[in-house]
Amino acid sequence: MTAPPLNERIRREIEAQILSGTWPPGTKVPGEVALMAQYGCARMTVNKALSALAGAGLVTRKRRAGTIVAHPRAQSMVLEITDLAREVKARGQTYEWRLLRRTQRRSDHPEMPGNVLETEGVHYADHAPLAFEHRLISAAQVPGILTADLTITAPGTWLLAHVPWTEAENRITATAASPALAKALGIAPGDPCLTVTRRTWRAAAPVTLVTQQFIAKRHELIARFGATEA
Amino acid sequence: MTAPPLNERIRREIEAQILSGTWPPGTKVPGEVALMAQYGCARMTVNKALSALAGAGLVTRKRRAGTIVAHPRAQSMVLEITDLAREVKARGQTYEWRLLRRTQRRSDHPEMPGNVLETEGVHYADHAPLAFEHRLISAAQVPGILTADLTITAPGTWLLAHVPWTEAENRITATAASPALAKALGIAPGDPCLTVTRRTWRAAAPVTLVTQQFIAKRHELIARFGATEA
DNA sequence: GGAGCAAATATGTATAGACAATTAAATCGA
DNA sequence: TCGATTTAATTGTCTATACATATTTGCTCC
Repeated sequence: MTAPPLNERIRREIEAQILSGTWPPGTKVPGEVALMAQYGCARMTVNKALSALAGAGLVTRKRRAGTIVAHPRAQSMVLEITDLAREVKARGQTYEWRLLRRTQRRSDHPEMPGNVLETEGVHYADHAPLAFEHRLISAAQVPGILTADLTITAPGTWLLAHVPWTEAENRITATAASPALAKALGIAPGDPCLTVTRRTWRAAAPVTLVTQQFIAKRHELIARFGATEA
Repeated sequence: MTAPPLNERIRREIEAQILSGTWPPGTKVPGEVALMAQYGCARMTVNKALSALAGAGLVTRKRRAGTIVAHPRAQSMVLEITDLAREVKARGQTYEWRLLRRTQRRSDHPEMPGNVLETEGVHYADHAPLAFEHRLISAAQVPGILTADLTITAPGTWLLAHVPWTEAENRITATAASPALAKALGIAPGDPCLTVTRRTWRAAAPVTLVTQQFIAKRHELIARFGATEA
């Protein structure tokens, strides 16, 4: 392994002090001039290391006050929700999508007003139903969706490949399967479902609003977070 | 408003091009020397702006090849799960915690072996049950927990205030309430529950393993993500 | 045509110095 | 003693330059 650059090395050594608990929250980190002397380098190099730590939220920097170890953040977790098709394939299962409904209409939904494409369908993993999906897509924001073939490619997969999103919100809760949903998924009415409602924006304009109802037994969301940053 | 520093301004202008879709994924971003001429500044200033964008994942940089707009990332969302006590209070409700069980024992749980403190209890919001919690805490990692008064302060709240964590993993799924759980929460057996299992580590050593089962009707997780970064 | 090598290009890292901005702490005044 | 002012410590930003390093491109020589 090649030697890491100096700024990286400095960053890691300070990070190690923090993560090991040797420097608990509130501890004052040596100033730039001190570190500069310790490592025998220019101040910019130290600055880069400390700025990176500040960017990662591990320390707080203030002029004159110096650099101090940040207090534990409110728990903030990175929840990776990849495209369902990709996720299923990554687990080594076959993926299928079956489009049940496709309607273009005017929506009066408060979050997605105007001309929308509405789709409903079921995601399958290894030929067994995994989730039911209901989706509204803004035709104004995503005109290309009107001519896309959604019988083979799920709308979410298509969108992920074609439309960059800038902001999103997930709401996650548990519901009991309604009779209609139970029929579509082949489960018993009342069975627990993990329901994810996701709204996605692109530069403040809503792009899509989707509700996915997963068969709880076959799916769980996993959210990982490392304070060490990516 | 005071003028932002130049490197910030450069970063934002490029970011705007990307987020607006003017520069779709794969577009080559002007090189450092070009931007340096355009803004009339030193290369280090441009470098700082581009490095920040690379750190945020908006662009990919490679020597000789240049800087290109990154393809849409796998959807990665920030899920903020604050301390339950704090969250309930933030909603303007009263918060209570009732400890049902507290046992110190040896655990053979694969994820939390050794000497642990095991707790069970119920979180209340406005005097109504909100969630049932089962928790294992490593006595080796958190010796202070053995003498903490957990009848008033929930273990999670105590841990958040005393133990910095470095890594965490959440598993979220939906379950049907078992008869025992239903009794503890005052709901009907079979009612849907949002189940969150969280493991927390500190420098690779497991700290706590907790399972919280929320009454679905009274709780949902909300995950927000902005590509514009915080 | 293909393999290998050289050169050009773009980013990565680092230096040394300068001045600006912020703010904690010390000093001074009423 | 309290409040206002000055001082000084510390980080923030920027410049101009230098060399390192990776990688594409194109050239040369079989």
